[in-house]
Order: sequence, then structure tokens, then C-alpha cells
Amino acid sequence: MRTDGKATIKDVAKLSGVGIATVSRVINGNYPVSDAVRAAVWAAIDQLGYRPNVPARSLKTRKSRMVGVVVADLSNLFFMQLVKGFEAELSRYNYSIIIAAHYEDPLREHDIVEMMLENDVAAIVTTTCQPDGAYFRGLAGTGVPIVLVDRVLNDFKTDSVSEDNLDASRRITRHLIEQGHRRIAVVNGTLTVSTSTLRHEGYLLALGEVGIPADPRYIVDAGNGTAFQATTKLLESLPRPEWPTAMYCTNNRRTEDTLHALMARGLSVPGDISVVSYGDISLPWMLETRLTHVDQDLLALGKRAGDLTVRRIRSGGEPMVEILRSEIVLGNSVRSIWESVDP
Amino acid sequence: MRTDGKATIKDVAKLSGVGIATVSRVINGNYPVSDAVRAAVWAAIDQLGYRPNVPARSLKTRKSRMVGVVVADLSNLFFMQLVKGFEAELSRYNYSIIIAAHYEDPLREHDIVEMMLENDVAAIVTTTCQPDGAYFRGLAGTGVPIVLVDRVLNDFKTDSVSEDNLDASRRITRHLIEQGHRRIAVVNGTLTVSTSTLRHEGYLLALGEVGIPADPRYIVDAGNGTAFQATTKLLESLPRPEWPTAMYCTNNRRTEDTLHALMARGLSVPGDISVVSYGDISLPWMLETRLTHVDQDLLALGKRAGDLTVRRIRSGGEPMVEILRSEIVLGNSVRSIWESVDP
DNA sequence: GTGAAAGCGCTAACAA
DNA sequence: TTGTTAGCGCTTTCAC
Repeated sequence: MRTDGKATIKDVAKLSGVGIATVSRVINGNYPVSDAVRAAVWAAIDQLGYRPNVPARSLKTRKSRMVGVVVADLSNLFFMQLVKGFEAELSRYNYSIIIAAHYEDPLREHDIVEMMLENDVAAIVTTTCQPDGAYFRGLAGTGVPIVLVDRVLNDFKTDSVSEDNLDASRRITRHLIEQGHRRIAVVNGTLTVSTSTLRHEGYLLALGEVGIPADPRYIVDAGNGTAFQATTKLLESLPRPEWPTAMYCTNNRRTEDTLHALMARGLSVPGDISVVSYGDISLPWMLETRLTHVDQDLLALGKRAGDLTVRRIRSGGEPMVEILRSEIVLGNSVRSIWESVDP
Repeated sequence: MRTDGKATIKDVAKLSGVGIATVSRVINGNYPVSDAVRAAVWAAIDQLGYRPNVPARSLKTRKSRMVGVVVADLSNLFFMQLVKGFEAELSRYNYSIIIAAHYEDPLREHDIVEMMLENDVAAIVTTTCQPDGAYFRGLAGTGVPIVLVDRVLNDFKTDSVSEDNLDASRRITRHLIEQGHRRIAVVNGTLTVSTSTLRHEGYLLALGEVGIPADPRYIVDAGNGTAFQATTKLLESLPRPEWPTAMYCTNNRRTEDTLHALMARGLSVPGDISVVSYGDISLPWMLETRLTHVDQDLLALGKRAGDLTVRRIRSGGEPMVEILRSEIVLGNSVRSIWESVDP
């Protein structure tokens, strides 16, 4: 066995006394090879510890088995659940994953995607933070499929898998209304990603349906800075009687921050303020409080994305758009306030 | 602009009317090129949307800029914090990451590593679950550096970055003893990964130092099944007066499970039983209880691993072994029981 | 400064 | 069945 460098197909050919092409045939098993030769080749492969060089193979076949995955944050369970489901599906088809995080910086995402393209990925899957589809549209010439997961882009029609953010948001807001709430605050992020805008729209939609005017004072922007600060500011800027009776936090991070802010002021949920969340947070036990929330099945979302990606790589056709419906899980973080509301 | 396939260096050469080698020189900027030619080449590159093919370049230069990262679980924050730190460091040197999870299955880890080797990675970084170093030792011939993070292997001397599990474990056990605890249970995992065995040893060491005999009834194996079950079983198998007064959970997952089990039985921490943890869990606020724990700086661990990996790729030499010291953070999850203990 | 040509490891005609 | 050969896209001598 050679201790330096790696064995190549040539080494195997030489050692087993056959041609280089025959070795290739044995490895790929796509052409008939005599039993004797096959055995000899495998023996040589074992002896040399030979491993086929995948990039070299890709170079020749013009087919890559690497998929680029772009998430917002590696240390956010939300995205990693997504990736876990995605990877589970992709590995079933022998694809590998190259991953990076854009941390909500469109330029960073741009650079990452460029890097992945240069690395000859078969497809790119991203939870994009692009403000629009301009960049991705310019990538059409590469022939590399772009799959959007979780977040979509209005002006870029491509394969995508996402939740029905608008309707789920409408439904959970509706739930608050049905429990008698009228002063409902929404704690949202920057309205540049589709999940934020759609959830915002869903909130407004629900209010509109029952004729509640949207009150700008209750629209909390946690886009810059934390929802902790935003919530604190909301409560401090308003006299207590005008406080919202319920708060709708549009993602898990913001829910944590908001709850934290409420706790810090000694407020109870739902005693003082009701809280609902888009997406669950991970502290069900130890607390009496169970969060009423939109239940996101990230694993499933990731798997669907994986499945769709493989299909897209294998064949062309119209963009496939999948929208998954999310159910609302009732906890006890919402108080019914029929008694205390005016008719 | 071509809409099918991708532009190659040849296309650029043709369009800019220069030789293929000159294009390469312009891109890499490693040889002198006249200003006029350089401008022409860049113009062609822009016009064609040309992107250099990294795998092809690697094939020629025999240098890859891809690093394989193997973790135990993509959806475990512990590992992803590690990866986050690692990626932050690696991207500074223009390396990319291909990632996969072994889910504590040595065979799966084996397959992943093989896949990465075939993909011509420059190095492999793993939170290994191999029972021993046999497999990795056999990889010496590939010349691909193997870097162990968090978990190390006794019989495989290689580059590694880990915490001082033994001593931190000894110190936190010691802390319990100093607070008057004598019946101290340890909730550990399978003793095949170094972190588990070292933490176990540290526990025994601390007991031994003060002459407390290790009581097998207090050594809880949460290796198969959850720590929730294991803890429940412990409490049910023992009459209450013989219950441990303190429990030491050797990682974040087990701490969560154990706390959950205690809560489920209506026991309070530290009122009924004190709890310490190796690694923090993420529910500091909302609860009066703050966990006394060994503070792990995963981000730092990941960065150190990234730095070490780059150094190893760039140059040879003896294996580098880094051991980071972890401090103990005092919360209020430990009760001092001097009063209730016999002298 | 620049181009022609060889070759990285591999696959797929094309011959034999 | 099998070997020879021509590239895949790129870098790097080697001439000029």
C-alpha cells in the first residue's frame, strides 16, 4: 500500500493488469466484465485502498451530486430541522450537501451562491433573504436549479416549498379575535422576506374581516434589534389601559424574546397578556403555560424540499410550487376575555 | 449570453481573442498580463457570466478547498454551535463545508467519511462516534487530515480540539460534595465516546478524593433510552430516604430529560433534589431556577477547530492537541445541605 | 507577455 | 469482453 497521496484508476489498472477503462466498468458496473477480471480489479482496489474521485467523474459526466444549501443561521433550530429533513431525503438519492449561512445579509447570500455555483452544485436550495428575484433571475443561464424553501420571492417564479403563511397567520389572528381580543399587537420582523410580509398580511386580513381597524401602535417592528426591546418599548410607550390584550409573535425567536420581556416586567401569560406564536418554542414542560401556536413541521418541509429538488435535477418542466398547510395547536396562552370587552 | 449550460475558460478565450492560458492568468492574477488584455478578458468574463469551475481547478492543482464536517445530529444546537464557529473560521480562508450527521451510528459515520474522501475534501473534522481509532488509522494512507472535535479517541493520535472533560467533571462533582451532598447520582450516556467516559471518570475521581464510595445504584445509564426513563426508574427503584440528594447530568439533552422527569413527579429543584449539568440548557428566564453547570463555549471550540484545521491543511508536523478549560457557572439549582447531613 | 500543449482522474465512444 | 483514445475545465511548464 502506498502511504503517500491516493491511488488512482491508473494504479488499479496497472496492478490488476487490465486497461483503465475496464476498471471504470467494474466500478460502475454499467458494462459487462468477465468474472475473473472483475475479481482481479476488486482485489487491486482493496489492496490499494482506492476511492474513485467524484469531482473528476463529475467533470467528465457533467453531472454533480452535490447540492448547495443556504440557511439564515446554522445555530437556529428552525433552519436546522429543515436541513435535517432535507438531508435525510437527499442522502437517499446519494446526494451530498454543502452548507453555509447568510445571516440575513443579501450580499453574503450572493457570495455563498456564487461559491456554490463555482463548486458545480447540481442545485441550490435557499431560505433566501434577497429583497427581490433580480439576482436569481440572472442565474437562469447557468442551468442550475434554484429551489426556494420556507421563503419565496414574488418576482421570481421557481421551484419552491413553503407554508401557507398568509392563511395560517389569518387563522391564528382570527382565533384571538374569537376569544374576544380587539387590541392585538403583532411582533414582526423586517418586511423584506416573504414569511414576514405574508404573516403580516394575514394578521391584517383577519382584523379586516371583522372590521377591526389596524392600529399602528400595535404593529411592532422587531426588525432592527430584538423583540425584547421592541416589546418593552411598546409597553412603556402606552398607558396600561391601552396595552394590547394579546400579542402575536411571528416567529420562534421573537416569541422567546417577547415572553422574556413580559416576564421581566412581572406580567403573566395569559393573565395579563395573551400570546400566540407562529412556530413553537421549546419549553413545554416545567411551565403550566403551553403556547397556542401555528404548528410548523420543518422536518416535513425539508423532506418535501429534498424530494422536489431531486425531481428538478432529474427532469425539466414548469416550476413546481408546493404550499404546505399548517395547523394551529391550542395551548393555554390565550385568555378568553368576552367578559371584559365591550359589546 | 448563452442560455444553456455554462461558459468555460475556452469561451472566454475565444470571445476575448486570447489564449486559454492567458485567461487563467487573468483570473488568478499570478502571472503578468498586459493591461489591455486583462481588460478584454474581464469584459468577456462579465459578458458570458463565466464562473471558474472549482472542481476542475482542484483536479489540476491537486488542492481542494472543501472540508468535510461530521456531526452527531444536525438538529442539536450543541453541534451546530460548534459548526457555526467552525464555519466562521474556515470561510475566512475561503474553505467551504460539506456536512452530514452520523446520529451516533459508527457505520453511518464510516459511510459519510468515505463519501467525503471520494469528494476529495482537504480535511475531515468529526465529532466521532467510532468505538476506537481502527478505521481512522487505516485512513492514514489517504493523506487527508482527520481532526477530532469535542470527542477524542484514545488509540488514534491525531489533531484534536476538546474540552477538559475530566477535570471540569471532577470540579462540578466536587462542588456538589462541598455543598454537603453525599448521595450523588450521575446520569450518563453510553460509555463509548470520550466525553462520556471522561466525565464519568471525573465524577468518580471527585468522589474518590473525599473517600465517598461509588454506589452503583446512583450510576444511571441513559445510554439506551432517554434520561427521562432512566431517572424515573432510579427514583422508583429506591425508597425515598435513599434517593440521591443531587443529580449530575452529563450533557444538555440528559439534563432536560432529567429535569422533566423530576418535574413530572412534582419534585422541586433544588428543594427536593439538586441538579447540575455539563453544558447549559436554554431556559434561563421564566424560571427562578438557574442551572449550575459546566459552561461550554462551543463557538470558541468550533473556531479553534477551524483554525487548527486550516493550519493542518497548510502544513504537516506532529498532531496538534488542544484542550480547552471550561469554567463552572453557579446557579441556584444546588442546595447546601450541611444541616441535614450526618457529620 | 503570450500561446500551444500536456495532463490532473475519470468516462464513453470506438475499435478490436 | 476488453484496450486505446479523446476529451471534461483547468493550471502550468515550455517555447517564443
